[in-house]
Amino acid sequence: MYSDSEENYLKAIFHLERFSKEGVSTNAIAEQMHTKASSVTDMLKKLADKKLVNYVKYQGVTLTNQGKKTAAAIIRKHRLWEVFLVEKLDFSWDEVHEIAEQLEHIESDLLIEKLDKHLDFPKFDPHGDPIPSKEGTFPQRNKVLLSEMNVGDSGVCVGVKDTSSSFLKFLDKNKIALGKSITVIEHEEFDDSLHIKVGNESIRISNIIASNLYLKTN
Amino acid sequence: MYSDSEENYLKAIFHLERFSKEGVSTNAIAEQMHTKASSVTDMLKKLADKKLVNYVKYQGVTLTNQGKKTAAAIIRKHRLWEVFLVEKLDFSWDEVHEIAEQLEHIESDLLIEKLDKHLDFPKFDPHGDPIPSKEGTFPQRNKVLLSEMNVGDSGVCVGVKDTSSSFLKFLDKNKIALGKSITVIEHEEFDDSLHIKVGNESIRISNIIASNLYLKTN
DNA sequence: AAATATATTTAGACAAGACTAAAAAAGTTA
DNA sequence: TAACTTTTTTAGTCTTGTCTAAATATATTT
Repeated sequence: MYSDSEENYLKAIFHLERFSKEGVSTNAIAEQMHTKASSVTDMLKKLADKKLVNYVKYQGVTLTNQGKKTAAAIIRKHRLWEVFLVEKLDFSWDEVHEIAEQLEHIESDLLIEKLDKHLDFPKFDPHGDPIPSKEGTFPQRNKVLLSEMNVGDSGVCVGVKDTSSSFLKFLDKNKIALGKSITVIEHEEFDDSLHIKVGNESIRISNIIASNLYLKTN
Repeated sequence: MYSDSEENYLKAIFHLERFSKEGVSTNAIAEQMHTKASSVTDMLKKLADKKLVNYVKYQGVTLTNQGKKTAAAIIRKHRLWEVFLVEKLDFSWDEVHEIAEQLEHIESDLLIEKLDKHLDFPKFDPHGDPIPSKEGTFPQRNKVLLSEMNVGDSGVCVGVKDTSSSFLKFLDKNKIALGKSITVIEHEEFDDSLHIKVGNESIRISNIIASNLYLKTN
């Protein structure tokens, strides 16, 4: 249907659209894709011809409904494969992204349906990110950054903002994982670091760390 | 490492090499790949530059050791994915080929090791074809075509020669599957059709069918 | 508003992989 | 061996996706 490259552009635009109120800029896409602005312009014209984006010269782009639907389908595949790699093949959560980048382009609706079933219809991937439904809707969860919680509050770890390998390895080392219960014991005014309880152990973490961890509070 | 296209050519040459004593002809490859002879010539030059094939103008090609190793690795991936699709995702054996054609190009040694382990190190794929080891060696099994067995002989179905969807569906319909025990009851001289026992039922099959079914006899 | 800086697009090029049409080599037949 | 047929290669073109360099549009300063 669409080439790997086209799919990657759609995915990039989809992610960038959440942060910009306006259309997504050519340069932003170029940076995200590690490519040149001129290449982006070329591709935007192609995507516009295929009715996947609304493109006006010099004004940036937005995804059309068709574009959004397609992007969601790719993200769905990516995240389902990540669940598979972690749950079934025993990968750790920092190893799966690159492989899922390849697997997300495999074309077979039946395959994804069967994979979804095999994994028992997961709603969130190993990093806590929502897996869109077949129809393209994202499951919501009221989550809050650990850095924004008050002393005494507690919650369950449901996601990370930064998914870099180094951050995920840090979490592993400190026994922080999805599903773990966390309570804020103390807040250090000076540098906004936190003293928290994870399971039965208590540790101190910097504000940087706390700003990249999502907890479910209710 | 190598492009999808290069990998597909290597695979095609590998399969064709088993039937021709000489080098594989350009036309044979073109037919196998559903492409034109001129495209094949172009690619053979590229593969020769990369030391994957021995190519002499007008003389056809053979794979180098490096080429054989690479081809075996791709076949290994293809067949492991086929096992996964059938065993874990509940596909039937006639549905898996096209999807495995895509999955075989995913690049990650670790992925294949973990998949192999997850599947409990299978030695044969759902069609009974051998899965090469990481080192590129193919497990052997002494198998014989059903059409070459004598009345009274029996064996266990271990593979098919024709893997077309229509043939596999025919087998399903007649309850013939890998692992099933088959005994030759009667041989019809006139058209070489057979009367056989499959499990507890007995059926008649044409010589065409019998010439595409492998049994393990020992 | 003019000058400058930044962002974006255009023009032209390249590599991979495919194709068509024509030329050349190899194989076959008379 | 000459004539014909088939196979293979060459030459030139096309598409996709990328790039650099140059041109143009937009944004920011002064």
